[in-house]
Amino acid sequence: MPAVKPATARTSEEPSPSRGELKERTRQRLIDAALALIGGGSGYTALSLREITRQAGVAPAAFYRHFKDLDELGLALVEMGGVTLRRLLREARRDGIPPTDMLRGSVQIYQRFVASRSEVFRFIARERGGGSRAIRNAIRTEESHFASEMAQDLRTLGTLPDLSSASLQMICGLIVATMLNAASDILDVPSGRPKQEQELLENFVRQLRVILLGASRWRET
Amino acid sequence: MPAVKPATARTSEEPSPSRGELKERTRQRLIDAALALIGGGSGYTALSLREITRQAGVAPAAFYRHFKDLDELGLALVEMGGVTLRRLLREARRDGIPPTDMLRGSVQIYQRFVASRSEVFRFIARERGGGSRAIRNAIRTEESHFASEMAQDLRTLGTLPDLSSASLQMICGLIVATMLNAASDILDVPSGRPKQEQELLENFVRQLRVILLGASRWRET
DNA sequence: TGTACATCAGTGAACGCGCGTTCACTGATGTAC
DNA sequence: TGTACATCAGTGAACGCGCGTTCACTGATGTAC
Repeated sequence: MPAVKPATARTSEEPSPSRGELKERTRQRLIDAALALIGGGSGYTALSLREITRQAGVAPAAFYRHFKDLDELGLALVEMGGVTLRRLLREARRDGIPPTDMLRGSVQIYQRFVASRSEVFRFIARERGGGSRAIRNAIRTEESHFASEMAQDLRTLGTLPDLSSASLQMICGLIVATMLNAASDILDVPSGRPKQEQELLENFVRQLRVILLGASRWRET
Repeated sequence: MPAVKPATARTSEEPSPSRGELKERTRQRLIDAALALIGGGSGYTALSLREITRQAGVAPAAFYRHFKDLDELGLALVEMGGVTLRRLLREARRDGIPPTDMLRGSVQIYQRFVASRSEVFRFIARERGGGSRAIRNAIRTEESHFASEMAQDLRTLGTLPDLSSASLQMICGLIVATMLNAASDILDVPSGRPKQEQELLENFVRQLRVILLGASRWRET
């Protein structure tokens, strides 16, 4: 009998959730709890198993029904980060690109996206440089998948048509790295400092412009 | 009576070190111990005060004679990182730039520099994205000082003469961020994988080339 | 130079605490007949 | 539909451990006379 079981609360209308569904919900509660704690500023490495289960409203031992250890949960968080990044591109594709001042528009979209999913981005930005090696490698993999997808999009849009696929991939890698660096900065701007935020975004736009300018003049060796 | 006191061992030739000097040595032992543990792969956030004092050969309570808490030692590490980066530029200035294929040469120098001071770079690369806020901010400050110094050097050398100081600073910021990203990658290449390392460095060179190409075409708004 | 006292870096024992992990258990869900 | 048994997500108590911090202390270095 769980001490707290909001996840299982239901009206008589809904079908009774299967055991598998209930398990999945608890798993998600654990992931959400970890993200909430990270969002609170803790940093993944500083998280304890007991903190997470406490936040999730579950006994410590229940953790082991879902993850072998904390690192396995970390990898689940990375995967979630990858999904989040992909969603960014999907939404951008669906909404189309703002017609004028395209870059600044994209950066604004990105900024809102980062702010609205701050926990995930905080996690990625932090662990990218150095959690456990397994987590770092997983993030690198997600990063390069994301770069590939971006390269594919640029191809489809006909941007930078003269570049080879390898060069496009290299440039998108640089863009993604710059984006994630910026995410870390964006998250650290104290809310209610629009001036500072504005400046940071301007700088970010200019850096991307430099990269794209360089990309447009790039000649294959 | 310290359990271990190699730092105070001396021959009868040298002058007896003053109390202040001895204290400074212990402080340095603590810093070195922390770096050694970080180099061992621990990650700063995972370090414990007791681990550090154990590594330094000192009683746990002795820590408090030198630092208020672990964060204060972290800030000392950041400062050390800043000094290390500055030394990189100083040595580069002294040695001059390799005449042909300048960029690839610089990257090779950088790579060796990173490898030879791996603990410091590992610390910086990791905590840049997200240790405690105080440490992150301190690193950002060092980063921008370093970028300023680099901008100043480029000015002196007459590279990119058409750029305003603000633009030069922005571009050097991008270069420094890209360098530190690369440092994290360089440190993660398993030793004895020259192929993988080679590829990584080539990619790094190309990314810098894109940035410099963009910078050379940059027009002030 | 010698003596008496002050300073203070480092000691080591002690404390209470939260941690990760284990274990036998409970009771609702699921299945076989 | 009803019954008997199997499964297994989650419980809660217990464990030993390393942690950060405190404290009175020691004894070498430093200073005043």
